[in-house]
Parts: sequence; structure tokens; C-alpha cells
Amino acid sequence: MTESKRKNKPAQDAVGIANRLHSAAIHLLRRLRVRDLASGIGPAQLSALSVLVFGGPRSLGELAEAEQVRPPTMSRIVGGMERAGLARRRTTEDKRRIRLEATAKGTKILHEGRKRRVESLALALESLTEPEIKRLSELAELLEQVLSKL
Amino acid sequence: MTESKRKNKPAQDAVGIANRLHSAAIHLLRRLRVRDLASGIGPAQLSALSVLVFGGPRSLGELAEAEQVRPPTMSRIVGGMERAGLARRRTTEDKRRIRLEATAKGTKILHEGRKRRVESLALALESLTEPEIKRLSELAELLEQVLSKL
DNA sequence: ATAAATTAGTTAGTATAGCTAACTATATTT
DNA sequence: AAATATAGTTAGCTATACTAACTAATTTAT
Repeated sequence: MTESKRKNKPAQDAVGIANRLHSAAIHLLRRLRVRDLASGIGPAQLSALSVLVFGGPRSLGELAEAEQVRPPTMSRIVGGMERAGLARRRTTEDKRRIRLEATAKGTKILHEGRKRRVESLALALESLTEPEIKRLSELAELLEQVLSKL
Repeated sequence: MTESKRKNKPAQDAVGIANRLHSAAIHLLRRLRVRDLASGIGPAQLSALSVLVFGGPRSLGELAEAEQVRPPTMSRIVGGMERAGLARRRTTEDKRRIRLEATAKGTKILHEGRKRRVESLALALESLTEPEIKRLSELAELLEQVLSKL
């Protein structure tokens, strides 16, 4: 994959890029997952918690959608988060709905975990040159943009 | 998180970029995972299978290390792969060891799955402009480079 | 040459995380 | 008032992750 161009067709390149991005994402998360285990909280709970912390309180259905899982799955994840004291259920005017919010403990743990998780990646980034870092920053943004179209 | 810079210290930026990359990777895989389900094979099996297909046969311990899981976990994953006809165990000279290899069926399914999985991403990429695609290609490369330092 | 230690994998038991189907309770529509 | 729709939960299945404890084979040490 040392990237000599045989074809300039963007469509062709898109598949190659997609493959590389996919592969890179898998490897990235697998490495970082190891660090997550230190928090003693599973990845699904951690990810759901981050939605509550950074995105604010919301209903179970909304959280399920944000996390791309089915409601029963989210129901269990939330159960675990509650047991661990990371989040709580609140009743709402519409009594079918619940309002989920992060506890202070959940918020604290998330921030600590996120920091720990990301710090090894940040360290690796620092071995790059300034312009490379800058480019990587721009491209991270581009990636999120692409994902929003997925 | 709209990221105005209070500090220009690259170390600070690296954390921000690392966070965004981490987040993007999570979202990317979560979206693509949906497509993987079509194959009827779980993500761990799919990932292990890809090691066998693209990296060639190897022992259970080696596969476990490549996949960053413990041997008992890999033992189960392989069990599932065998039941599904995706891989097989072969005896070796050292009778403690086993040699794992992908079956023809496993190889075929992996290639099909990979294609299907990546094609929606490729489609999203095509909605970008030429220079954006080019930049994203650089990201993939740079990202792999960073990962190799992780 | 045997005993001890190491190595490779499996088995057992537990927890999390995903699904569908079926249920309860509340709200909305007819 | 009855029917329908919506929000969550419960039940039951599977996959994936762990540690601890086991078996079998090989290697090392006595």
C-alpha cells in the first residue's frame, strides 16, 4: 500500500480509503480499550455515559438511538450504570418516559477515564511534527463530517 | 467543546485531537457494525478471521495476541468460527499447539463482508470534493503511522 | 531417567452487551 | 370509550470478555 496511483478514479480510491479508515479505527480502539478496563466500567456504559455527560440528560430511547443500540439493550446498560452509581433515572411529566442523567461520580469517572484513555494516543501524536499534528486535526474534523453522512 | 484555543501548546492540542479521533473511531465502527450483522457473524469472529485471511495461519496464542484478548476468549471465538465453518484447527508437530487457518468459506465471507461493510463508507466519501478525499487519504495514512507508535 | 517447571489450550464460572419477542403502563387518536 | 401508538422493561438467547483452575505436552533440572 505504498500508494502509487494506477488509477485516478475517485470512486476507486474511496474504497481504498474506506478500508484503511476502517482498519485504522479498529486498531485504534483495540489499543485504547485496554486502558478503559482500568476504570472497571464496560465500553458500552462508558460510551453511553459520555453522551449524558457531554450531551446532557435525555430519555432512554434517545440515548439508545445516539448509541445505535435497541431500547432493551440500553435499558440494561442503564441498569448497570445505575448500579455503579454513574447515572440515575428521573421521572418526567410524561410518565412513560424517563430522564437519564449522569451523577457527579459518573461525570468525574468519565473525565478521568477519558483522560487516561486518550493520553497514550496524545503521546503518540506528539512524536509527529507540528504540521502533521495540524493536518491530523483538520482531518479528524473531516472524518466526523463524513460520518454524519453515513 | 467548540474548541477555541486558550493555549497553543502542542501537547494540549494533542489531547484534543486524540479525543476527536477516539470519538470518530467509535462512531465509525458503530455505524459500520450494523452492516456487519448482515453476515451473521459476530465482530470478534470477523476480526479474528481477517487476521487468518490476511495474515495467514497461526496458533491460538498468536491469534489471541494479535486480537488483544486472552487465550480462553480466543478459544471460544475459534470454537464459534469452527462451528460456523469459517476456520479449522490443525494439529502441529508440537502437540500442545494448534494451527488455525481460514476455510475457503471463511475467506469468501470475509471478503464479501469487508466489501459490504466498507461500501457505505466509500459512498459517503464520494460526496466529498476531490481535495477533501485526498486529505482524508492522508489522514488514513498518518493515522496508521500514529498507531504504529502506540 | 525421572521429577519439576513451563507452555498451550480448554473448561468452568461470572459479567457485559447485543438481539427479538412479548409484556406493562401511559398517552393519543378515532 | 375503544383502539392504537409509544416508552420502557422483562425474559430468553447468543457472543464476547475476564480470571481461576484444569489437562496434556514439552523442556529443564536434578
